[in-house]
Amino acid sequence: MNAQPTDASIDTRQRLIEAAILTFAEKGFDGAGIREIALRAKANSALVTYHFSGKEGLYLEALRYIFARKACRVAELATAPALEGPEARKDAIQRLKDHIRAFMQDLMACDPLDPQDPLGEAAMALMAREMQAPRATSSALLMEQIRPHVDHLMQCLQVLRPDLSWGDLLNMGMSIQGQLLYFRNSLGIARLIRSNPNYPEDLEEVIRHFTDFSLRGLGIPEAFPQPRN
Amino acid sequence: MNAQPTDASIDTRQRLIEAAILTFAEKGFDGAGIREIALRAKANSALVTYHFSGKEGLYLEALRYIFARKACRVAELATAPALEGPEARKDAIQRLKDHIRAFMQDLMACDPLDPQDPLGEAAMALMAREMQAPRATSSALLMEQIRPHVDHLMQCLQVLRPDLSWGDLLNMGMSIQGQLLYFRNSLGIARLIRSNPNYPEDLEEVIRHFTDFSLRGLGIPEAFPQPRN
DNA sequence: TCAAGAATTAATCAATCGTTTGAACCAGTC
DNA sequence: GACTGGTTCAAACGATTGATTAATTCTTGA
Repeated sequence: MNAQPTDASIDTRQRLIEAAILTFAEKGFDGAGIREIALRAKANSALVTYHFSGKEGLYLEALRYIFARKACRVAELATAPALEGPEARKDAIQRLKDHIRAFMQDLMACDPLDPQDPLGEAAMALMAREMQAPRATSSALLMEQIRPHVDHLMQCLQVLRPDLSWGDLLNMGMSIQGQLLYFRNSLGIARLIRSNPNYPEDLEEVIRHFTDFSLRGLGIPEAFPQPRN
Repeated sequence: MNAQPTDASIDTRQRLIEAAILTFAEKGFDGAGIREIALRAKANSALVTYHFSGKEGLYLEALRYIFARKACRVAELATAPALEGPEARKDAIQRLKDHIRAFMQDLMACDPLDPQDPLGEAAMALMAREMQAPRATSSALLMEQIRPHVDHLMQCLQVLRPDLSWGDLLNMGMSIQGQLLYFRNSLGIARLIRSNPNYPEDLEEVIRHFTDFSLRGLGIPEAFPQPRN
């Protein structure tokens, strides 16, 4: 009379999801096969339909799995109260700095060179694929996940540049976010160009660069520690 | 006794290639089928093997076709002579502006002379897919295409910020290039966020933003038309 | 006009795709 | 031990994949 999922089945589900993340990230949705994923998870391919009602369902669960465990630092920031009072502007600058740091730390939380966590890179690669060519069934899922981060960033920008239109502010946000994500997605090339397989050796230095570049690009007077010349 | 290709066959080849660009851009390499491509080109699917010796060959030819006729603006710039003389700094700023405009126009393939070219957008979407997840057989082709553009950008940055180390300059280049490529790679999400499937409606406005943001971020005094406040 | 080669076609190939099936397995409950 | 419901499995399903075949059409130089 028991209708509860078994511990063992939860294990199988998780193995399938993690194998799916790895395989989907490597080959894309169409390139990855059910049998290949199941083999990787040491499970039977029929279980994909049984547990997730098909390949598409497994893909969505893989995305949810990523969202549930990643991007936790930025998520914390997004719960901050509204910016108000005389200190609003100063707070906004600090909050923007925190946002960049948190986002970078989330992005790098799982280094692709780190053998401990191959899931990290795969998850980011899958996210990148999904952002570039959102699937019809998953774009809503992606949007609701990203929305709070966008809102948090935009809230800061709005305080810092109240003179700009919403479209211009979105452009600013896009430039800032773009630097960070591109940095993560092109780490391999960057390491080759610099002939330094360990780049970045000091993440703080990169965070400082992105912070300075973004604040200057944003056009905030107090953030111009004039370039040395 | 004639062993020359027919005019008609060249036509068929071109129709297949262009249909391939459209379809590969929409669905990716694995998602697109040769029957679908052939149907779009109003040709027989067996001709894919006959003319290109297979699907992979058609894909490579599609990439070559793009390289041969698109992305020419940045390629032209990359042939410019070295920056010298008293005007070097002014020239470098202009050259950087031209680089951003040319790169953006190449990315979006919005040719004022050739408006509404569905092939252009598809071609760049295909490139974006390829840059994010390079296929083993085509990554070399892609690299040799991109390298000159990177070199050209770095040359400008070196003149504009001679006080910076090479590593810092690479960071600057990464920030600038990152904005542009991320913009292209995340068009899908950007359109969702803005609830505007036609974004960007005015490419010049986006180019202006990226130029301003980059020059300010770069920390060039003469590029600070102080933000209105 | 006619043979030769290039180009195109419909039909078919083996392989693989995601999914379905039906039986087995493995807890627990009576 | 019989029963139940969740879980797993090997086998097979129909559909579709890229590739191939052999016959046909088209083009062209002799």
